[in-house]
Amino acid sequence: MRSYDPKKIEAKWQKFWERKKLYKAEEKSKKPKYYALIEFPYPSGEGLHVGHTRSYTALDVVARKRRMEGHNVLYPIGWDAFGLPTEQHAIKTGIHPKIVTKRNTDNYRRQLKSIGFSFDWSREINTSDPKYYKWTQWIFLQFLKKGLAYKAKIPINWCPKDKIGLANEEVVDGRCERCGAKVEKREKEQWLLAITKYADRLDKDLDTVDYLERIKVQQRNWIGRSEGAEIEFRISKSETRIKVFTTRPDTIFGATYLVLAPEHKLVAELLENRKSPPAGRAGKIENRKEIIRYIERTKKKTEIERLAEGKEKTGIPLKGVYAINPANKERIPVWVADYVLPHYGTGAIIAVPAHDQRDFEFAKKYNLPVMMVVCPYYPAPKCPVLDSAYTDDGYLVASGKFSGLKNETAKRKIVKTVGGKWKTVYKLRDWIFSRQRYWGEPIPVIHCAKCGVVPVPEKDLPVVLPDVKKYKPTSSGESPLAAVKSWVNIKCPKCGRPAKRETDTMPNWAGSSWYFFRYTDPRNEKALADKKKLKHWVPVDWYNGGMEHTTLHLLYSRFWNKFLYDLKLVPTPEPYKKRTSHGLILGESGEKMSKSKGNVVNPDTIVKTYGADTLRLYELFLGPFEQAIAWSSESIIGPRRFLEKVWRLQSKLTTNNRQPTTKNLEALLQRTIKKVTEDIEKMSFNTAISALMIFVNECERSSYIPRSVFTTFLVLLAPFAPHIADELWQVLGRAALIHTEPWPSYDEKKIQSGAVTLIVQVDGKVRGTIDVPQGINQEKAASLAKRMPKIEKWLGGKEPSKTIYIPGRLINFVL
RNA sequence: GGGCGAGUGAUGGAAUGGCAGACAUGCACGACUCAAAAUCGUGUGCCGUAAGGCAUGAGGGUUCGACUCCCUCCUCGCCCACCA
Repeated sequence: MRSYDPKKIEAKWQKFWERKKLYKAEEKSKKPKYYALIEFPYPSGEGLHVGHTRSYTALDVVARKRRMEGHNVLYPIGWDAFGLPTEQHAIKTGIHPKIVTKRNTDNYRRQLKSIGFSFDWSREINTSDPKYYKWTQWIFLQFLKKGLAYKAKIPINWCPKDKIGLANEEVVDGRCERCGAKVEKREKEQWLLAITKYADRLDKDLDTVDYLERIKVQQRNWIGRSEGAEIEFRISKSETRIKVFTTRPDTIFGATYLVLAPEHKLVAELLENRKSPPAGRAGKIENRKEIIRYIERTKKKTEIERLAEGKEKTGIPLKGVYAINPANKERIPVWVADYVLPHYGTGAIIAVPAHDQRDFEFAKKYNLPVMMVVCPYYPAPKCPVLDSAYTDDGYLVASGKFSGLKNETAKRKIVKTVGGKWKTVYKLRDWIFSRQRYWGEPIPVIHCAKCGVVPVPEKDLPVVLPDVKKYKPTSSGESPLAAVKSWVNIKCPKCGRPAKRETDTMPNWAGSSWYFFRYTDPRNEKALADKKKLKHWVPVDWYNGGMEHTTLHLLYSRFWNKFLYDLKLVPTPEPYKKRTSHGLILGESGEKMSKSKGNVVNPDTIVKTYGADTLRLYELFLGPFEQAIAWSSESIIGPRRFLEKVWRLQSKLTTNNRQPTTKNLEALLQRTIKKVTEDIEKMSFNTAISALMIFVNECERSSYIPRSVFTTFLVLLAPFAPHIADELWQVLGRAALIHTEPWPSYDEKKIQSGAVTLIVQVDGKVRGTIDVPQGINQEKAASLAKRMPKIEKWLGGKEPSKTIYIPGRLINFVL
């Protein structure tokens, strides 16, 4: 017997699989399809990371098992190749991102192949390939056509260091997600995608998919659906009206002031009326200067500063301006405060300090009245002095004709009386789709002085990224493309007059929003993918990826899917049937792996020292798949030792099945089949591997192993450690590859074969075990157990008052 | 502040309400070896000579029986965060 040499056998089988095109998804097949998907990597300069490979191994196990179960499996791979790090590298070195991307993808491809993933390499895609991004641009044009892509001058998050506009999602604690610089606000014309138009469906359709519950919850929170009422308040002595949004219209009688966001349109309008207000407009503001100063200060504040202030609320009254409460016709002051957000609801609220904690704090600070209108009892004996807002349900008090009603009941009645409108609002905001960057898909529109925004005709797609000399955005924040005059200047496709190309590019989330469609038909030049092929493969059956993509990529791609579905271009309203998430792999000390900390583990090193099969097993054996877990260079030896043991078992094989130990091994094999089969589906890979280890330990104890038992075991091992499985398969003289074998089934009867061990308890405490024949009844089991010397002692001659018997499990005598 | 989740040996972790600590690492001792590595064997929660008792963050409850279910509290992690 040769010794186990992973280096040799792994290279050998990888080559063989590739030559045989073993993992190619079939175009035409009678087998049921199965689409397994992992998030395609961003090919960075550092190369693959053991975090990537954990997820890929998990779905590789699933994909391999599905093939053995008789499915036609699509398990594709590609490159999410546009993005900042490559561009930053280009800025530093002057090397074209295209060249760097080629180098990085070559490295990633080599690494992935060395681990033996069963990807269908013939479908490899690259988002920075013009043949690919032609269709990313094409989809953008469809958004434009439907009015869902629009340009707006909006305050954007501006990173002064990267010189780039950031989406809200890229701002973390008021700082740039990438470089950590303090984010400023800047007004800029930006392209947006109207994802909010789909907010309702993105929320509701979560009911139809099989995602981990925490993923659904996180998406729902992000979308932030909330139902409430829009109610109009009139400004005293004028015709001006303010719409407020509230989820607690039942508390309207307790509104003691009204607050506008500093950015609210009405504030600017009121500030314009310097002297004599035009007829019908609101009155003159007495403290104009202070208000202007307050607004200026708010604009300068970054979000991190607001947080640093400990959420201490600030505001300023609009002196001389009052609003009329439509419920009781009372006059209440109007304030401007930055705790009211301009983009949520109507950017204006009624403040009910007694029943909202934020309003309560604000009222205390500025000495505004607090009026309790919901009490836990009715009639309320006396209104208590509150030291915080009362936000629970109760009965209305001091609310005119509504007093005495339960607050939930009062909601609808009050909204009706004050002429309010029920409305659903969302926290979700439209997706800022412009980047002033080089390394992204050019947004395919042309600006013409006469015709305005003109889409690039579809026949002219793709709009190919031109070569530039400098990759850095201009100091005014324009994309470097703006400097390429020969590219920017173009004739208007409509009127033929001189016009200019859009120089903004798309965010790196664009290409990844539809890549799973392209895999079904990666070389199509006439459409994003052939409809028949889409119909065959879509939706993705199982998609695994990082939790960090839950609110970004996952939501964006669901949005694109829905949009394309509405255009009847893709077959299902949801792209992914099932979504799971893996836990991060942390450094040895439990910190996040990062280049700067120097604790990144490169899979190359592991493959070199231990072999790919060991790496695969270790990554799944580490711990529960969904949990973040620290890498341990000490424990990786375990899976390697396991494979060495498996290797050595070949010397113990026999064709003689009549030996006495065989029966135990056979029963254990049946249990192992069941355990591994079920655990893979539950993503409980660590316990599946432990079951394989238990089986091998038992084989070691046995003096020989029937061939048939061992071959079945190898089939179970194959998805986890495909190289050694195929090698041993060949050693056994089997002609075909192990990966084309059918997945074994198990026989419940064989699992339960022979005697069973009962736990014998007295008063709930374990006092012994006894082997009894299977299917024995309570009476017989009890009499057998009672005769055990130990049990006799514990019973002390007394007759149990009660006997609990769980067949096959335990018997408990209660005294 | 809100949401989600987790507290079990030296460590990673197992356990449909039914033998707590499977499996693995580490450690100790032993075998093999001139030696080391590898490998193999034995042991490894706490107290106790033993019989036995005590142990799954703390306290209580339900149950014949609780790591698991319920209540109160403590600690930690992640995500969101002035969302009306």
